[in-house]
Amino acid sequence: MNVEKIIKTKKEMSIETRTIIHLSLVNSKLNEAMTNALKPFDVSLQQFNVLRILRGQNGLPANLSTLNERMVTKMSNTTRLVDKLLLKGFANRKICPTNRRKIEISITQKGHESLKEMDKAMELAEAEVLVGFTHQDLEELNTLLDKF
Amino acid sequence: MNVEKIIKTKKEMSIETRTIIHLSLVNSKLNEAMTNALKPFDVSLQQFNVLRILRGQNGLPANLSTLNERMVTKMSNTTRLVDKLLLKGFANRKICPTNRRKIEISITQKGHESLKEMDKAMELAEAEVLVGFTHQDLEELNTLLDKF
DNA sequence: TAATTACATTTGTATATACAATTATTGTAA
DNA sequence: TTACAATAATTGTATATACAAATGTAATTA
Repeated sequence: MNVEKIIKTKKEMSIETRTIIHLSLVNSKLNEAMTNALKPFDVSLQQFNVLRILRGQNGLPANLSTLNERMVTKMSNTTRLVDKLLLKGFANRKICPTNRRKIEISITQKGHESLKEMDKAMELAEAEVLVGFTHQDLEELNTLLDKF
Repeated sequence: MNVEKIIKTKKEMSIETRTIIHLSLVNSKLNEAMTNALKPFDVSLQQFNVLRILRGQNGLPANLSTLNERMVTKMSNTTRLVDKLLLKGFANRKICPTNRRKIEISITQKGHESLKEMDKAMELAEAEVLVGFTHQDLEELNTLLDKF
């Protein structure tokens, strides 16, 4: 991926600006790949993300603020995102018996099964976008990203 | 930035998955920083991006498909994005005299002046998010990102 | 205990984005 | 020259997202 070629500029930019643009380009490529991988399942990346969090609860339900806290990219409307998962039968929602302000969200059997399929598709997509990287490269990249 | 701490997971994931999530987290941090830096100017990141492209044309107008080609993150509706720039007086739009299908977009004087201010704000924001990086780090990061 | 504050979620609204369909213009081939 | 295809932009529609305001519940305090 050559930044200058992609955004078609001849002007040279600072290494700082180039880094930011570079990351943005990579992210947009990744997003596209992941979104495509999830298309057959009719879920967005965010919805997939929430399903993974719910599974990570190991049977325990999660309330909305917990979900929001753990999402990779925060979005200000978890209610409506969960609505979509309910409609698809991937999640359940009930009022918390001990604190009626809270809502308990859990993943359904159907959600579990579909998530397993999604995982496979995502793994394939990951492998595809990371094909140019050695294990060493990935370690280095993660180390550098930690500096953010 | 510690991925596991941010998304609050104990489960360990493959280096591949970790990399993808890591990049997504970084991007979301960068987006927030850049969007905040632009808030005083009442432009979105995409609008800023288009203004930069228009300036890069050095007086030559750009048509919509050119803009779309050069945008960092493609979005399917450049018409409406440019509408916003017109409303703010940052850009002009006229029909191309040689090919009436095309629309010529150019940056106004006001656009130029505001863009100069935005540049300053963006430079500050960049420096802030990249504070943990040496020049060497940035070079290495760019080299790794090229592998995408 | 009544009033106030804090918490958790939902709703409203404006804007952003993705994608498909439509309009207008130009180019080309029968 | 008419018909058809290609190009360029716009519009419509559904969904996504950001942010503020509203709702309902629980905890605190005067």
